Amino acid sequence: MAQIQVQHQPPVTAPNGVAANAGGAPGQFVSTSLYVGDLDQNVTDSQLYDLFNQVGQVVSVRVCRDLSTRRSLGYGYVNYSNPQDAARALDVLNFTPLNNKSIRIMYSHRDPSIRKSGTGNIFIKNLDKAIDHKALHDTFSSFGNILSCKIATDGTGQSKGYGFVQFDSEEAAQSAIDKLNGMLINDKPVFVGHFLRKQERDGAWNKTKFNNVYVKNISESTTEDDLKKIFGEHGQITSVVVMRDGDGKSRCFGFVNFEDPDAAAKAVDNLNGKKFDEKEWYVGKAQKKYERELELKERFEQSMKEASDKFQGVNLYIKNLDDSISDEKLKELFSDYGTVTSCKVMRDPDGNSRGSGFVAFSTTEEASRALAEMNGKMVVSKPLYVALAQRKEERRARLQAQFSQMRPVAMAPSVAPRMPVYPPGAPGLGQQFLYGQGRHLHR
DNA sequence: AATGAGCGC
Repeated sequence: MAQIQVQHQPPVTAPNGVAANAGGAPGQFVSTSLYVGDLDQNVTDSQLYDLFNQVGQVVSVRVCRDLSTRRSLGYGYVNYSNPQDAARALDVLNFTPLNNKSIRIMYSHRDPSIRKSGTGNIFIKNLDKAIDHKALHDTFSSFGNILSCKIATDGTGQSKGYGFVQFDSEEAAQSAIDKLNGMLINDKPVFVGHFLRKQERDGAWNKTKFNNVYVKNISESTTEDDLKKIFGEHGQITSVVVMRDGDGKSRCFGFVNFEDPDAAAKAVDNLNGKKFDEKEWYVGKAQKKYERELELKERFEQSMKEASDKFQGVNLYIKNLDDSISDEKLKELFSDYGTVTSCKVMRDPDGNSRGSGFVAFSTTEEASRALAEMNGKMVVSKPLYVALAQRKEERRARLQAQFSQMRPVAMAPSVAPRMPVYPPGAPGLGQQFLYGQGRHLHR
């Protein structure tokens, strides 16, 4: 069972702090430092210590936490005094439940390049639900050294019937795929293949055959006949169109339909990126309208996420702003504390200040100093409110939490009237407020 | 049907 060779000489420490691979089997790793992942939120340092100290001499443990919130990041480290104990712990304690959740142990590897590369990573599906992490590990360990392995589970720990094994080499992964794909395990034929990210799978999907080709960035003078001539070299064309506006002016894109999908693919390969009349053509598979919308939406959401990641910790939310404060004035107010990279007063459609805005700094240090110094400061007529800007989801989560706090107060009668009915002279706004919230919660 | 997470003092 133990696959990690025992070291008889002291480990040689590499410059990065990880013990060098002195004498281990090829690709195997000799170290005293373990990474422990998939930790339940509430697992503590002492729980880690108590568990891991049972199988060897633990030097130190830690559950990693967010610096400001102290929330567990769901992983930690255990350091042993010798590599044999670390190897034994990995072998014996991997997948032990802690707070009812299986922990996943790996050697600590600070260099993220192996993880990021995804080399040797495989995906297994159609697994019998009775197969657990350990069984998966045992089944696949004969093909090579496993760095990490797990079964996808639901909240209760029940298998979802698929899982992942990361080997330390591509060869091991390939031989596992060759030997096990399609084999029966517990009477079920399992799928075993390389792990693919979503977009890589989409890429494979996009390689499905197509006849219709989209061409854009053509010059305004390019005609159907020009397209026919250029695209026609790659195969039989069934239709060509250059899209035009009401006046017949080219919109500089068009479609070419081929009889044979292989010809369409060849045309894309050969013509995409080529220059005609100084214009670099984009030539690709024509998308259905919904496909294009989906792609644009995904791209938009991606860039929004990147933008909000970029602002994480450097963007301040300001409210209680005097109406006279402009973007420029706001920037001026905050530029004492650092480099203001963007600045905006929120306005209604008529251009009136909404009394709130955002100021972004180039570093989190500047932002937190500005927050500390400017929050509550009198500006023109009133004290500023300054806080770290929240991302949309965070704000939604917070508001939701507030709503649920209010629920006991806002509770509607067990049989709620369809519409709020106000007795004459009743404080209508209060009623409306309460029912409005109740409805929102049950949306 | 299903394609994770992820490295410190």
